[in-house]
Amino acid sequence: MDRLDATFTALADPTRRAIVARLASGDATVNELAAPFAMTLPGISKHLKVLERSGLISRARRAQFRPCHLEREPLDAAMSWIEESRRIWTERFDKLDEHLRDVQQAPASVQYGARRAAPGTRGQAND
Amino acid sequence: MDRLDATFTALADPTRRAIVARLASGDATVNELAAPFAMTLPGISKHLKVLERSGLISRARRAQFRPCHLEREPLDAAMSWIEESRRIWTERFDKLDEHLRDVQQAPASVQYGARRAAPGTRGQAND
DNA sequence: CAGCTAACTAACCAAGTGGTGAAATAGTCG
DNA sequence: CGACTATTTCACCACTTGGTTAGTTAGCTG
Repeated sequence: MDRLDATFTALADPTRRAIVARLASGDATVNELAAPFAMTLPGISKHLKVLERSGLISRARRAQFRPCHLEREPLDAAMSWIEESRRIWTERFDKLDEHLRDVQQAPASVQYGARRAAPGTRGQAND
Repeated sequence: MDRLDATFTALADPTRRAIVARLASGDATVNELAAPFAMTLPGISKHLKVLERSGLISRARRAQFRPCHLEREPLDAAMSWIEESRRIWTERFDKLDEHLRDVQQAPASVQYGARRAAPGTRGQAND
């Protein structure tokens, strides 16, 4: 399983997102994390295992407690992936704007839905 | 199912992330999307349904084609959620730095592990 | 109309998920 | 040691997921 797979999988559950949000403001033990939820401890334990496997959290050992700690890196990686897609998406629309400006300058040669119009038809030297 | 649940679930699969990345640079038909994958068309169709249910993509009808289009809003929402957690995480460490500066100025009164040290001790006017 | 293509639905399967209660493990305290 | 607390593992359950093949629907085109 890929790292991003694991991260997004971990974030796909509301209980786990709540745990991540809680850990963002400070480390906590399993019991502390379980308190807000109407769920048994083994249930929480499973969620924590998913979070740990994804790298989103790490767990230390302090006496019989196992405090959980949020790791920043996987969160960053997930955000970077989304940002990259958004960047491409946005760039495309910038180019579309540019193209529309061109079309407005020479409107005769193109029309909506012309399927055979290859993208490079601009250089047909009709000037 | 919550909207963020659906978005992160959709992004948790590598095939679906590849589809999203592909659609970021332009709309495409189901066959075009399926081409890069060693998977049957119904398989792709299922993935597209997951993406559509999450709102990440929408589908139009043009003749017998059903071109897919990437929607920006769910991507934004997912990123905002991550950003918010990161913000809280970061703020906490800024406060920790601040606290450590305070401790260096008046090292006698606090020691590691003192759990009762409230975060607002800055206003003690010891300069 | 028949035939072709794009895409979907239906039925099925193996594997995974999210939850439970009961029992086990690890560490502290009297 | 024995009791208590924090946490995990185990065995089980219903349900979902990701994939398949086979068949179906929708729309173009000769």
